[in-house]
Amino acid sequence: MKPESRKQEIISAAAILFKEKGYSAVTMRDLAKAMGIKAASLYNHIQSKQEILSTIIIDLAEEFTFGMNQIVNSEYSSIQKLENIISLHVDVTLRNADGLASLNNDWMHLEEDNLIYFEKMRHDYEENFRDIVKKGVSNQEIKAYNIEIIVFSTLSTLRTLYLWYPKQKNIDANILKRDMISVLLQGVI
Amino acid sequence: MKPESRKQEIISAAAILFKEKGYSAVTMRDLAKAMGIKAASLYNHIQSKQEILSTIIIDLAEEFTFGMNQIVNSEYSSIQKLENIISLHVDVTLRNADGLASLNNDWMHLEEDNLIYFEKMRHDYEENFRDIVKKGVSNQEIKAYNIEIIVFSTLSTLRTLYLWYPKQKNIDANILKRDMISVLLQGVI
DNA sequence: GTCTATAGTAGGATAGAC
DNA sequence: GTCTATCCTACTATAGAC
Repeated sequence: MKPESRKQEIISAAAILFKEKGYSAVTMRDLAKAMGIKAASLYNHIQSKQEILSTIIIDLAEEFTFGMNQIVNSEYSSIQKLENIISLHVDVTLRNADGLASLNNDWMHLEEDNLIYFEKMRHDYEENFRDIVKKGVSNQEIKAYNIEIIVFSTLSTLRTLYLWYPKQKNIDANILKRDMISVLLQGVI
Repeated sequence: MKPESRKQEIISAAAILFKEKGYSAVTMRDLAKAMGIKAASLYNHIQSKQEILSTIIIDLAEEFTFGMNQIVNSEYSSIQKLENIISLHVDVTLRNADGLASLNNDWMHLEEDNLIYFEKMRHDYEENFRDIVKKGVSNQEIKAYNIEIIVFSTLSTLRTLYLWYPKQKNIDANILKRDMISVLLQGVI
């Protein structure tokens, strides 16, 4: 049995370094130094640098996929669904801001099946988001602006939360959610 | 005299590759192949890989700094200043979307003085932006939401335009500006 | 579980011919 | 202005001792 907690420590340390310099610029020596061991020792816990990246990204992508599926299958109004999406992003960001840097900036360094799997999850997520906005517009819950611009501007803000949130001191999650909902939705309702 | 146009071709080709894989993951051999020559030949036109990156990023950062200074020194209302900032981002994005990927994602790979210079420009830009929003709030031109959230959500959308715009077909610059102004400002006015 | 040593590969950059 | 050849360094990963 591999020691799961040591592996997790490595993955967490890697996520911080990947956030600072990107996957390609972080060496196994950098990561080992951050852990206080030698590079070779890392391989007792992980199989490859690539495995670290795919664990970080795929786990997060599956969290978003799971959360979105619950929202899509709910009976809420379009606006309430958008509010739940904002809430989902805030929750994931608070739990793993470092990993989100890799998901946003280093997904293209995934290999083979993981790249395909990730791209499908991201595509489905955007499609679900777009469908919710479309439904809201046809409902007249949402103003009839260009749908692509609403989807893009909202998603780009939510995707960049990981960069901004850690710089704010002592913002409560619920206050953050309320304010994000105000700023992102007041304009389109 | 160095042939300035060949150098520009190299920089443009590099910007595309940097956008796709990031600065660190692009090799001089990749870049040479994209140009149809050998890696060694690149060095007849440029001094180093680093010089390519700093040219891409610093030129763009100076464009933003120049544009922002003009807006700050103008006599417009706060809302009109924000509209002009949106317009500035749309113009720069249409002119050099590829380079903006490097500015957003690879600035940390700048070295020495260029890194310091860039960070100062980015900091000043954000400060100017923040001051315009603050002035607008105290004027009662802008709603009294959390200022940091307004600055963050607006800037994150403008900074991510480079990812989204090339996927849209045949959007006219003026229509794009008008729609961005609607979606970004209607919520906060 | 960590170490030293090292294999094997690939990176940025230079020298000098054409 | 581009080429071939090559230097030197640094990378991921493995082998085997402790």
